[in-house]
Amino acid sequence: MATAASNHYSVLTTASSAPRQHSESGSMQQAAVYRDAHTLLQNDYTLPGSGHPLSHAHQWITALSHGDGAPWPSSLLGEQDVKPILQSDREELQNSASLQQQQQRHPHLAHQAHHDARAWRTSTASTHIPGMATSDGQSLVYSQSGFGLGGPEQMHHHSLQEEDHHSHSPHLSEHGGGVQSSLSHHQHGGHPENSDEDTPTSDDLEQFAKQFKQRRIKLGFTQADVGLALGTLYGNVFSQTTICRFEALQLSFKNMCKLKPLLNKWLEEADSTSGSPTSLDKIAAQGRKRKKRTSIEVGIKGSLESHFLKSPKPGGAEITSIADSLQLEKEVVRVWFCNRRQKEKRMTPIGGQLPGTEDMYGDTPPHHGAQTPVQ
DNA sequence: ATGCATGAGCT
DNA sequence: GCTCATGCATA
Repeated sequence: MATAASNHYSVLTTASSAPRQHSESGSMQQAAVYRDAHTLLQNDYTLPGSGHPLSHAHQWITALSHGDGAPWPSSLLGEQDVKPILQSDREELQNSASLQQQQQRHPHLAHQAHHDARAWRTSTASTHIPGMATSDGQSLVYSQSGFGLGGPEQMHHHSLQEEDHHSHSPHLSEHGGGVQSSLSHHQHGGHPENSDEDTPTSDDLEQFAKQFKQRRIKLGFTQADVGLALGTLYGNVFSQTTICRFEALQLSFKNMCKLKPLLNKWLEEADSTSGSPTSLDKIAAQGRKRKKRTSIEVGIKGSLESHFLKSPKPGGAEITSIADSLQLEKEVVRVWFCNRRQKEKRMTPIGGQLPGTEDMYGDTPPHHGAQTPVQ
């Protein structure tokens, strides 16, 4: 198959001030899709509520004239975008099943279990420390002093995913059975830190997220509102996606810890300002032109997952092979694997938490015989 | 709510 | 090229 090998989707053009409206129907004005920083406010931006019909005005120009081979297979592969309604994937199932209620912990994992992530919280039961007294569910004072009482497997949850953090501890091979709570290897440095600025517990985060969502809804704010409000409060704008993922605990531990203070502050703000409309600043999004989202068919997804189970980190050549066999762009496959790995590191377990494989595929040797736990 | 994507920073 | 944070676009 003559798949295009060109994966450069940057048609950088220096069009600064050109008051033209891009008509994505057939115009090959690539420059128009790039919005400039000073013209984004007058751009057609869909406001939630105003009902502006212009939604996908700035999409990737797939129909541009490429003489060196089609860069995107959406034209030669026959519209991968139109994806059938065959929702067999568990992700799709979950998507359609859960609306906006609490996220369930994937009650079913029929096929292929995923090895663990870092497993922040290994048990659904929130281990309450009798000294914390956070059972009122409203005024949580995060005083992390002792954790792991009852969950010895979450011992190094503070190691995060730092760029250069130390490797995992050499011990720690199992979790069920020997409860050695006297492992005094936590605490980073040795200086006592016991403030709200400190690293919270995964349980703290979970409860906070829960509470946050509750209050947010009660106050009548959407996730997007919160994201914007954070921008006006701190200068850090966040999208609905991020707020959603925070509430759903679908971020990394580090990320959650970073966002928690901000959201906590917003909670206080919204709580005190309940009644007066908060500043509604809508800074338009950036004008980055994204490639049209590739919809991978369910069958292809299954194949990708199979490959992922075999080797989560395929090399370049392997990616090429997979891409070739599945008739996908190599870049698409690469990104898929990246996202897949990231998903595995999320807090909320995807297919079922398997605490015990604390040593992820991060540096697993080439042979992974018993890597696949539950069949 | 989530899938695919971008980009910064590091290796 | 990977991880990681983050988001547009979409189901």
